[in-house]
Amino acid sequence: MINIKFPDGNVRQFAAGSTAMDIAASISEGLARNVLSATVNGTLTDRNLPITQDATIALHTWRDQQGKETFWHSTAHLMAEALEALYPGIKFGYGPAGENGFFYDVEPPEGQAISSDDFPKIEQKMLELAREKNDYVRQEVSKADALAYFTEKGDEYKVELLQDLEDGTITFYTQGGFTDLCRGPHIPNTGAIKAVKLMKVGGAFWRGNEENKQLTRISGISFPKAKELKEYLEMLEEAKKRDHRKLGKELELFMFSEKVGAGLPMWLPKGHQLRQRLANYLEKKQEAAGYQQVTTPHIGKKDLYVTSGHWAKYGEDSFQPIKTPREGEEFMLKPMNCPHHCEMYKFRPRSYRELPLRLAEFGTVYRYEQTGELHGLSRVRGFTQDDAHIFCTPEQVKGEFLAVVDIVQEVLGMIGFDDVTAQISLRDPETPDKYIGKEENWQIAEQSIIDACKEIDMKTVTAYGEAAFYGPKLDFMVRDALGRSWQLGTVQVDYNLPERFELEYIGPDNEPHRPVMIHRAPFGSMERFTSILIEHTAGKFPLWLAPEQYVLLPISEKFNDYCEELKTKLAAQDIRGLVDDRNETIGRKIRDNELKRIPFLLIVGEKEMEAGGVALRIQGEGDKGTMSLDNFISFFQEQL
RNA sequence: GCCGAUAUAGCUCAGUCUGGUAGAGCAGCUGAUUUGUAAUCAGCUGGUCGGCGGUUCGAAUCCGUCUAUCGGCUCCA
Repeated sequence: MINIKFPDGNVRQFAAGSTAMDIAASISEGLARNVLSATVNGTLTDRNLPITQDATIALHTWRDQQGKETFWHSTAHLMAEALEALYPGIKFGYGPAGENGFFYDVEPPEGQAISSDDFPKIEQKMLELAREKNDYVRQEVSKADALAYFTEKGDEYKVELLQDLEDGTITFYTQGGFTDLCRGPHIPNTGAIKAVKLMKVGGAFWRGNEENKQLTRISGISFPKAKELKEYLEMLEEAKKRDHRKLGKELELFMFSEKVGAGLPMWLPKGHQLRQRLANYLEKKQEAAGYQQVTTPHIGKKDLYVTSGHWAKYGEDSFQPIKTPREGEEFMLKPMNCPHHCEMYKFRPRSYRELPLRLAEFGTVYRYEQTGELHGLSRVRGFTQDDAHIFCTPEQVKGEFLAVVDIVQEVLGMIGFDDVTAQISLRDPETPDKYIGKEENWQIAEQSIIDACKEIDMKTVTAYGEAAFYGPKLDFMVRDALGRSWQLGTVQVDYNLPERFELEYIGPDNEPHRPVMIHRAPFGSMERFTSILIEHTAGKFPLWLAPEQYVLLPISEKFNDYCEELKTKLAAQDIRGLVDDRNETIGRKIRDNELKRIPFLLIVGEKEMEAGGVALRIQGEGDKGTMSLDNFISFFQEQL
């Protein structure tokens, strides 16, 4: 017998050699039907792989991400099988599952190309093969046999992948007539794949290296039910409608100009108001939490960035130094605020009594992002970080960390994001030379984050290789109204800059000590945050953020003056809005202002003027009937 | 930065393949209308067809180049 421990901590005994499937069956028939794969002792495996020793196990179904990814990975193999049938001689590179579907990088036979026009016939072939209900069969093979197989087949990319693998760890998976080099796991049978949609075709370099040959990447998604595919496609339609680049233009929030330059957003009046309200709200929270607001210039001497280490790391790829009439003098547009804040720390000697010192700045920075990377407001070359640097003692790190997480949770909740995850971003253990700073400091920093995360009330995940080059981070991710996941701000522990800038404080022992620096930005940047907020809300911002909270709609010009009076009264209550006094029908005014996502439309005609009230119409909900102005004001204040 | 595509009125788009100097709807302006819960009617204005260069008797249309945008890739202090 072996002991199997479940995620909830329960331990049960099973016969040695039981599979995840057997274990699922012992829980319920439904689970046995739906289980797709399992994580056994931290490794994702097939559901029918015998377990011979005590283990911890998590069962995966279509409901969780690992289950989905197993399903999609298997679909990638199914697509490969279809492609091989349709394009004999096609060569295969990588074919993994991702967060949202799968792809396969392939090289079509000489002289042939695959375009989106070919998708229907590939999809059809895939479904045809799926209906054969072929099992995915796992097989352990020797390196020599594996090499022989793919050399014979002429799959040079697979042969290359095999070179890096060790004998004894190599497995093949076969379904129907298609065999692939694959670590697995896979779903048991192709029959589960009921709906398939190929989404995109594009280029991708073999192994992500632009020196290598470019392969054709075909990506798609699949589902166990046709209905789920339909819902997914509807979600994509909705996402298109909410695209912040489209809404930004329609709602007149921000713009770009070819003349000003790529990636340099300009906030129009309504966008500026929105951004300012977000910033003011955060600033108030920060002041309450002991932050002090500061302002620093947009440029700094090149030397500042030589000291910080950023020149060596990013100098070549940055906006190049600004020259002055003076020989040899060079300034850089600031790509981050930390060096300025470090100098501010050094303004005078610091005592341990004034730590933690929390310097906050809505600091605008400039980074020369690659041309192909620019994207609306979410990836730009000039942006404003909701930045702050906390200088503290090593003992204070954990407490400061927890306080930052508190602010982030409160602020994001207020703005309407309730599904927040914290990602612990650590070094990639395989590439230690990518990072600067002492090994010892890295270990302390990584450990403080891990320790702090044990105490926070937030979902956490760990990601290796996602750390910044100078320190580990905690990244905040939100799930939006369409279920998409976005990365927002970060908290980063930094032992490196205090070294480089030789920051010190005098401790209770009357000796100098080195402070720790924590970088943090809950939104990340105002630009990126706004882009996510626009897509999350589809432009229907929370009432307190809406640039205009109401529009008064006079039914005819006779009521314009009365509306102006109402506007004054509402302004006295800090309720902001406009009168739509255009010479248009009421139907037209309603339509135009509904499309502008105005939260409340106040319609005023004969009846309302006589009664001294308004007829309320709520955005997206329609007519709510007539009420007095005072009643509207109290209703408004309740909604706020 | 790399691969591929696109750029025509404020917006959304037709015209480009097959060269003969532009068209629609909406927006805007003017007038009529004075409106009761998602588009009132009529008239008018508006474009060196992204910039520069080339081919040609003639270029929105063909070629080159630059800029910007879009979809991927790589990247993201």
